[in-house]
Amino acid sequence: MSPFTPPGETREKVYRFVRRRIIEDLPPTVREVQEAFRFKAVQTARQHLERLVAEGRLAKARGQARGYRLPREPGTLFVPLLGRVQAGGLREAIEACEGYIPVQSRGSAEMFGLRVQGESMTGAGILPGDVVIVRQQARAASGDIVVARVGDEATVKTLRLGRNRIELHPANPAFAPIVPRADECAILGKVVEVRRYLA
Amino acid sequence: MSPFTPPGETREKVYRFVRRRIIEDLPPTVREVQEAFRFKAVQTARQHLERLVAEGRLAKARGQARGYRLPREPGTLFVPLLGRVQAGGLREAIEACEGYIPVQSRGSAEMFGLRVQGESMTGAGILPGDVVIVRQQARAASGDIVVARVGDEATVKTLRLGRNRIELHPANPAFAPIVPRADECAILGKVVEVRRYLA
DNA sequence: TTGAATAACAGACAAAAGTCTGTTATACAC
DNA sequence: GTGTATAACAGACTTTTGTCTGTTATTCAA
Repeated sequence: MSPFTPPGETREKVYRFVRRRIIEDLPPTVREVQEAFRFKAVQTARQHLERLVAEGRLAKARGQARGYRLPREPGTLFVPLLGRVQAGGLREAIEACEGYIPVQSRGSAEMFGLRVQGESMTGAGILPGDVVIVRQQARAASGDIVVARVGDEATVKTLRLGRNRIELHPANPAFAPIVPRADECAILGKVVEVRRYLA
Repeated sequence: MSPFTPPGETREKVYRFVRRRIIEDLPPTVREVQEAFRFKAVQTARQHLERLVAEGRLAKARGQARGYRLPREPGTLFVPLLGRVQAGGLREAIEACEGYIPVQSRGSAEMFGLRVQGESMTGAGILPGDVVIVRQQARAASGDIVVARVGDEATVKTLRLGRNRIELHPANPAFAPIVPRADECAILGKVVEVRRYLA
């Protein structure tokens, strides 16, 4: 009454099914796995799932609905995409963000996305309309590409540290470096990723 | 016995809490919302949740554990990141991919990520080491940046359609256009996004 | 043959989670 | 006042979901 399938074959399919569901949507319940594979018994699905956990390919939270997870959190988080940063600071801009974009990140640093305006960084492969992903931090190293607030506007530049002053260098010979007074400038964060959406 | 909070204030917090959970992790259960806000009754959490659904700010699947969702699916999917595409085709490369990266996408097209090698596209702001996100398609329009297989190697170039032939143009004067024979070349897909990881 | 391992099934129980009915209190408009 | 709306609570019921015990069948190795 019970057809025999090669060892591990069904389990592999179960793994792929569960992983897909976890990654794209919502972890499945045991019975959803059962139904997806037309098992006649819940226990069959559970057996496969538990074995996947034992093999370390899945992790689970006991007794919790939809408790199956991927063993290592993929570390994907969503960061707010800002159109522009105006006076006042990030808080307001983040509150009024355009939307959220997925970013892969190991730590739990606060981040945001910012749409780049102007051609001052084309030499570094950052074009107008590109989105930079920024990790919030008030300090950065010389040579880092940073987002800084100068007066009331936010700008993307390469940071150069001089003695007692900071310089913001464009990566485009048509633009001049900015050497702001310390009290009218603040580093908002470091650019950790650049994205360009083409289609 | 029941403190009064301004209308909508708690609901706003509940919304943010639920959205965060949906986006980053796993939709919360009603009781998890209850506990997060120290409500003494499940119904209080449920009331807020149901009202958010009525307002259209949340969607839900009735009677399902962790059934609350965002009204419009954020459409995030994970695409395989390929180190390089060799002979044979994409199938094998995708099977042996380096990992998965999150991509925002409305449709359900098959996509993959590819790490760029060489400097032939620097003029288009695509530098060595950048990752291009590619939507799989066998045809593309003149001017599109595509990933094409020429012989046994995959390459990123701008597509130009001539009469009865295709041309693959680099975006760097130091490189020459490629005009492959039709039988030794195939378009693998169109570049829809460029990413550069800096830190 | 015997035993071990795997795949699958049957039927139930227990806990988790969704749902419901009804109550109290505050604010606000009339 | 009266009525309406919102916020919050109490307690229970129902469904969903996770878990468990036990059984049958097939393959493979000793």
